[in-house]
This record gives sequence, C-alpha cells and structure tokens, in this order.
Amino acid sequence: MAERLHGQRPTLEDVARRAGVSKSTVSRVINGEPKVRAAVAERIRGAVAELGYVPNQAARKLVTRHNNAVAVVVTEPQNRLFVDPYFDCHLRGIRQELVRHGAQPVLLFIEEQDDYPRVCDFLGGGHVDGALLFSLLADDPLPDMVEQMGLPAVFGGRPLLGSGHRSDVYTYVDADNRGGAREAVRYLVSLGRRRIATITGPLDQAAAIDRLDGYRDVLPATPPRLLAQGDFTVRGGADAMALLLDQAPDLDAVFVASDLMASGALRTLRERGRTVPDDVAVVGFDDLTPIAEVTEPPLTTVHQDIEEMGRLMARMLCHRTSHPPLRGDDAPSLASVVTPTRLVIRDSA
Amino acid sequence: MAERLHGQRPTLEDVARRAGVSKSTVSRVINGEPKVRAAVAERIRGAVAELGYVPNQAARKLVTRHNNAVAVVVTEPQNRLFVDPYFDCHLRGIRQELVRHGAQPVLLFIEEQDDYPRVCDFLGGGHVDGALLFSLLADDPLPDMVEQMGLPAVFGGRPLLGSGHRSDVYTYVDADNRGGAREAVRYLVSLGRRRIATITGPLDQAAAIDRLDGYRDVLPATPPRLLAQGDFTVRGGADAMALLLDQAPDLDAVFVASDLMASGALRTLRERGRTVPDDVAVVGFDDLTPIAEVTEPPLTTVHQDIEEMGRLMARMLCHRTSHPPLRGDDAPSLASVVTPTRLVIRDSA
DNA sequence: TTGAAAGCGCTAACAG
DNA sequence: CTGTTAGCGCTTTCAA
Repeated sequence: MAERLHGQRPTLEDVARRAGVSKSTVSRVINGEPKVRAAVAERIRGAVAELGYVPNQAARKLVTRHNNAVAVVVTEPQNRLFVDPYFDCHLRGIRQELVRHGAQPVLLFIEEQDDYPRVCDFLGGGHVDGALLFSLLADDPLPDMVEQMGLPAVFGGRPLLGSGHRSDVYTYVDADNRGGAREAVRYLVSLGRRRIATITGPLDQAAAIDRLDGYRDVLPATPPRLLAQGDFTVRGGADAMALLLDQAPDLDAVFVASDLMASGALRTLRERGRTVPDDVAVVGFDDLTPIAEVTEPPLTTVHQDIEEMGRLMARMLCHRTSHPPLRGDDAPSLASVVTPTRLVIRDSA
Repeated sequence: MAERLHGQRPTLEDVARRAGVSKSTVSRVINGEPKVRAAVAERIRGAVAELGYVPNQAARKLVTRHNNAVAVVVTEPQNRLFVDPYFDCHLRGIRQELVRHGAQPVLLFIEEQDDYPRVCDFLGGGHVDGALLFSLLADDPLPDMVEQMGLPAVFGGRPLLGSGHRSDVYTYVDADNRGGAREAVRYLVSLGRRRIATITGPLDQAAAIDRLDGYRDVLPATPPRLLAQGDFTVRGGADAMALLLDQAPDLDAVFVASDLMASGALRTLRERGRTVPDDVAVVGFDDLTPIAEVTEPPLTTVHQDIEEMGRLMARMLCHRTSHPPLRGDDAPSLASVVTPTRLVIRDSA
C-alpha cells in the first residue's frame, strides 16, 4: 500500500494532494481538531492510511516546541543495572505514569566519560521534553548541564553536588535513607546487640552516604573496624562481610546498606559458620521482595516504595513539562520529595 | 553564564549575532568544517560557550534527514528483561559499536499492546535513523510496521512471521540455535544417555522453536512425556523439571533451552535427590558465564557469542543508515547472519 | 469550515 | 573564507 511518492516518506503535502484538500486541513484531522467536515475527515484518514503517513516529529517539534518523549537517564555500569531489580521497580512506576500522560519514555545509559557529551547533545537537541535522571555520582556533570540547558528534569535520589552547589535548586525524589538507616540500627540496638557493624554502599553516591549517616546518628563512636565499604552488589557485600569478620570477629550484628549486598553478606556468614540471627543479626535496605523473601533466612530490611517513587518522579516531570514555562520569575518549581521508609521484620534480625 | 536572550534557548542566530558573523559560519564551526579562519572559529566557540548553545536536532534533522540516534526496541516484560544477563551482553556489544559510529542508542520497551502505536509513532517520527529490534513474538506487528515506514532495521533473532511472510525480507542476526541444540543432544547421546528430555522456551519465540527443532533432529520420536515448556526463567525451568520428573521418573538427561532455566532445573533435581550428572545429565543453552560457571555443578552448555552478535547488528544497521537509500530497485540489503555456536563442557554433562 | 502564508532552527548550495 | 538564499515538514494565525 505504502506508495513512495517521491521516493521518500509521504508528507502532509502528499496526503493533502491525495485527499484534495490543503495541508492545514490534513493537519487538523491529524491533530484531532473538531472543526472539519466528517466526510472530508474521512477522506483524509483514508489517504493517510493508504500512504502509510506518519507525522514527522522533527518538523512538528520545531513549531510546537515539544514532542511527547521524555528521557530516563541512568548513570551506571550496565552490567550492574541489568542485574539489579531496583531499577526494574523504578522503571515500572515511571513507565506507567509517563504513558498515562501520553509520553514515550526513552532510556539512555551513561557508562563512560565519553558518553556525557553525546547524551547531553541528545537531551539538549530537543529530542525529549524532559528528563528523569538516576544514580548520579558525586560531581556528576549532568545536573549542571541539564540545568544550563533549561531542560526540565527530576532526579531520582538526591543529587550529590560539588562544593558551591545547593541541592535544593534541583527537584528530586528520594527515600528517607537516613531515617530508614536510623530505624534499622535502633532496632538492632533494641535487640541488645552491642557490636553493630555496617556495610556501606559506594560513598560517592548520596544513598550510600545518607544510610551511613543514619547509622552514625545512632552509633556516633563506631570504630573503623566495624565499617566496610561495598558496592551495592552481591559479591561486594560478601567480600565486605568477610573483611568485617576478619577485622571484628566479635561483631554481633550488621546493618547492610542494600538487600543485594545483604544477600552476599548472608552467604559469607553461612560459609564462616555463623548463624543468623543468633550469632549475627542482619538488616538490609530496599526491601526488594524477590531478594529479601528468598534469602536464608528471609531478610529483615528497610522498605521503600520504589515503584511509587518512580510514579512520583514521572508525575512531577509531566507537571513541569506540560505547562509552557512561566514568564517573569522562575516558575514555582515543585519541591523535592522525601518518601518515608519502614522497617520490615523477617527472620534475619 | 547561559543568558536567555529571548527567554528561549539560544539559536544559531543568537550565536551568530554574538560573534558578529553569519549563521552559516557558525553552522560550519559547529559541524567542524575546516574552511573557517581560526580566529573567527575561536570567537564563535566562545559565543557558543557563553550562551550555552546546543544545536536543535529537530531543526537539523529536518534538513539533513538523519540525527545520529538509533532505537533499540525490546518487546519483553520488563521484569524479565532486567533480570536476564542475556540482554546485558547484547546491549554491551550494541552500545560499543553504535557509539563507535557516533550514534546514540535509545532504548524503548514494549510491554503491552497499547505500547505499539506510541512506539511506532516514535520510530516513524524521525527521532531515530534506524532500529534494532529484539525478542519479537509470533505475529508481532513491529516488523511490518517498520518495513512499511521504510525505517532501516535489523532484528535480533529470526523474526517469527505470520503466514504469507518470508523472514528473508528482513535482516537479522541470530545464533545457530538449531545446530547448537543438535550438538548438545548428540553429545548427550554420545554419553550413552537413553531417555533425554528437553525443557523448551516459550514456543512463540523463534529461539525456542529452533532449539526444540534441533533436539528433534536428533531425537525425532520423542514421547510427549519427555517434553516440557518453560518460559526462559529460573522459576519456569524449575517447574518444568518437576513436571518432567513426574512424567518420566526414569529420564537420564535433559537438554534445557536456556541457562537460566537450567539453573532452575538443577535446583529441582537437587531437591528431588537426583545427582547431576550421574543420575541426570544436564545441558543448557546460552553460556551466560555469570550463571553457567556458578551453578552446582557448573553447567555444560551451548555457547553463543552474544556480545559479538550485538556488535554485528549495530554494524549492519549503521551500514544501512549511513548511505542514503539507493534509487531505483531496492538497495542490496545486507544478508542476515547466523552465527555459530559451540558446546562448552563443564560438569553437568 | 477551509486555505494561504509565515515561520520554527538549521544546513546546503551558490555567490561573492 | 564568508554571507545570502532557499527550503526541510509541520503548525498556526489570519482571511476568505
């Protein structure tokens, strides 16, 4: 069916000619404007179908200034990403909300330094109306770049900025990492545990820092031997646990900054012959049910509603993109949101 | 720094005015054309930086007809995708090759029926120069749509088409699933196994069908009780294995159509007290090392170079997009490629 | 209700 | 080496 008219994809003009009307009229029916005679509209729709016409978004965007697509940018080594159910939840919420608003989510990865300029050109190039940015590292250039381009953006997790920046100029959605960590550690204390270690995430990420801060809020004078840094992977958690056991064989509890790492820690504990929770109590963070429920023993962990956070981010972004920027002073940017966490007690502590 | 000139993002015109030259000259330095006096070029670069100018790709695309972005479309429930290291490898290869060609990969998901029209509009809207399409299901409308839009595309895995379609009109890259399966089953036979069962993938996917066909090539007269269908997940493999054990307690080998399923099957076998490979020999498919090497026992499986396949797909697509479509007859479309597989023998068979 | 015309921001000849 | 001039395909006043 799709006749190639001039060897190219059909344009509005082609459809118009075919239907014997003007471009304007075709444009009107394409965009669902009501003031077109039914018969004409029908004829046009026929022509569209016959020619297999699809509007050229680039051209449309040039005039309308938007194109119903939003970027989801993830700064993360891919191999980590695709193995971490955390993103899956986040993305599910985002997708759900975005499509509800008629926006197409497009996923972009940043894996190496070289990716920044290309991704920035893409973001600034008007391919998308806004961006949802994730897992920013310390001194990540993205927040500044996005801000400078004036592209509406919402961050997943508090952006960690270099000195001189205030994170309150950015809109973000984050879980109450610090409060959640505090609750977890307090719970361990309430259990009568005395030597409570912690396995942190990579400390160039806000979530890792905040969770450690929460731990320190409760246990300000922790000796270094009770601290080990992991990398939010199972393996990293296992290694950190081994290190901890070497440094402090007498520890009786450990607060692990993610479920993935906690499952690794559990494995090490088992290998070293420690029983959980009797010898060592373990509390994780995230409450990724596919993990937390199947560990041995099932994991006591800090719950956060990741999917809802994704939905929230998407909703906030859509709010900012659907309205043309207010003139005069800055538009009243939606405030950032910190969502509550809660401790879910299973068997590991 | 980024002064808002007319309250909008700066345009080429703004930069030109600022640098005291014409738009053309600015355009030249933006696009790295050499014939510009160094001093002028420098002045322009200064203006670009001061204004925070980023070219509007929509406008550029309108005239150049391309925009250095290609879509990677995945038709898969997200939760499956994000847990399957298979895609990780594929994507790694694709990304690598695409950025080498200066193209930005953008990932699109199709999860439900409603996603098709939106994704098609995106693909047809000229946001991307081409598309890499994955894990198509039987009767997936995507191949036809993409073909009809004239968007260059390369498929990952042989597309499964409804009747009346010949898959040879599409360019695809696929592993030799049938040959690999044949080799696996022959190996099992050579081991002296007599009752060789198989766990298939979902039979609406080409890879699953082809692997089953390979099994049947060697064992044409398999009784139904030796067949069970899985869904390419760990859980599915475990369930299928349980079913098989019920239906055919005397089986002495099983060819499992994916490593993920094989790891599930191994678990079931262990739970049922069968030793591997003594009681039951197991061969998987994919050779996802993060899985195959850590199963207990390590998995004998059919290896395919997934990352290289990704690279190949990207290379083929870039080849097709960088040249403007030849006039007259169809451009000599690159032939599809079937990459070889090889059996990797570890301990499970 | 429909059409004509003016641009959106950019590149690509073609002059100079 | 640089500026001028046309559009790319679409939406959007403004008239008819």
